[in-house]
Amino acid sequence: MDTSLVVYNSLSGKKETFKSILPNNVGMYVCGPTVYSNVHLGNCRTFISFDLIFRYLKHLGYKVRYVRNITDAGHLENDADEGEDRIAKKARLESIEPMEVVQRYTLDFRDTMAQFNALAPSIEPTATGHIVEQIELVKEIMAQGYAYEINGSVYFDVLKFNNDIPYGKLSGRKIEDLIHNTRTLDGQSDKKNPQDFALWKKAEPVHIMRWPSPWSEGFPGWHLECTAMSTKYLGKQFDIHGGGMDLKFPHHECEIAQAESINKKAPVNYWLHANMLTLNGKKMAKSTGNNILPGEMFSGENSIFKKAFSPMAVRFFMLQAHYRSIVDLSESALEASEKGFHRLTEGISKLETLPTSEESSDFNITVWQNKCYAAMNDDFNSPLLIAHLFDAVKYINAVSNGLQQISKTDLAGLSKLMNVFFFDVLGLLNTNKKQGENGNEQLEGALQLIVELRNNARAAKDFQTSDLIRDSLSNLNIQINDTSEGSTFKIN
RNA sequence: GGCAUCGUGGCCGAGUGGCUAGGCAGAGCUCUGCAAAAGCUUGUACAGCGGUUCGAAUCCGCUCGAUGCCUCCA
Repeated sequence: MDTSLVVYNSLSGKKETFKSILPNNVGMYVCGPTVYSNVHLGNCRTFISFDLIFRYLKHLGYKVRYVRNITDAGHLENDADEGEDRIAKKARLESIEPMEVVQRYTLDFRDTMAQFNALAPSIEPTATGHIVEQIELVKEIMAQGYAYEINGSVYFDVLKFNNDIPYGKLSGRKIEDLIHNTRTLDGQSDKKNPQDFALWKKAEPVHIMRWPSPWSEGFPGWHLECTAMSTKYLGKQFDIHGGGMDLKFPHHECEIAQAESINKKAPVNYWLHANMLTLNGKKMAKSTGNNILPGEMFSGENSIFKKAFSPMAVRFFMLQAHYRSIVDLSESALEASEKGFHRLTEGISKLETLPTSEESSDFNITVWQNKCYAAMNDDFNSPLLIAHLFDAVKYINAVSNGLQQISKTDLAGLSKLMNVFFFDVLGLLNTNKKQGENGNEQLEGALQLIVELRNNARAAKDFQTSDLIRDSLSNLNIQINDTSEGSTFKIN
């Protein structure tokens, strides 16, 4: 196994050599979606980023337990919201059961991730399935003296915790700054200090989702579930915790505080944060209308882009940027990626029929392989890996055009590596269907005949007929390709 | 206001103290009845101003600008 994997740890702000707690095993927790509406593309980018990480760790030979939760309990919208959570709100609006909302959007989420060819996590626990664990956690934090109960709700005492263990390590915030900068929210809060956060919240009468607890009938605070579930499935200390950049504060900071208040030690060795996806330069937000759903993207039924983009084109687009940099969705950028992706798949398709020679010309497979691994080992640099794949495609094309040679051994090696990186690591699919690969013999046969008739017309210089056939097929998204070796068709 | 990230050629987007990123677009070419498709060739950019250095786009400082977080959020 290549042990030189380096990852950027948000906790230290530096790239660090990755070393798992248990040899050959990795525990990874990623904050999943809140299933109160359709998953949007920004969410998908985070999960695609961690899918890449999951896939690469597995490829390196690690046995990875990847836990990604489903937040189905709903969280407080804000302190002034009368204890009403978003899932309950939506449910009443639509006059259906909260768990029905949860079920619908959980299925939507899984379906969308499957379209993006993201692997399912090892465990996908739900917040509502771990209420007991969360209540136990609150008890433990209270037993340590870092939480207090007021009117049936329990809050984490940030100031007291900070006296013993520094708070704000991950986000670089200082407690004094928080005190000065926390906005004063309108009354109603029982908190001792505004920076305290809820561990358990007493449910108001309107609140549908509620569970009995020693303090009140209520529901868990929104940072609690991740601590409960990560601890349960990965232990008190585990390797990787991931999530979107926007969760760094306060969510992940609070997770650290919760875990440390009990265990007095850091729960996570490597904090990884995926950056935001913006749309036309701005963060996606439903409230501003600057938002697009994956389904709208794939179908083309949206007011933002003129054309549809396939899941693989979008995945490739995202992987062409590093997971830690902001990437902006725009029509021209997506089109550029779509075309580049096509070039890549064309090259991979050519591998099967590439002619071999005694020896390879100046392309060194071993050197190339090392560059690919070096890219991924450097904090999962997928854009650089993709650049190397394009280099290989250039070589493949040169061999295909008779300008360069490849030996049988090298071709086998190159094919294997291209498959490893393209399919296994990047998680892409070759959607490039060529003649004879469409799985519809009748259609293939009919088109074969049409192409033959067109060739006859061309031979007879009846270009009016041949062009009519070409244009008509083109309107049906069937592409005729005339080459020196004859004509082929391709269904797009 | 505080914290954080970032500013690369027409667009997207990597990277390193001195050696070609890559993709798309554009231009030229090959193929071709024409076109498309496909392939080949082609670009010396790194916000501004100082500083460190033999040498900086890469390190430091300042200025300007962008984005995110600080309130639910991937």
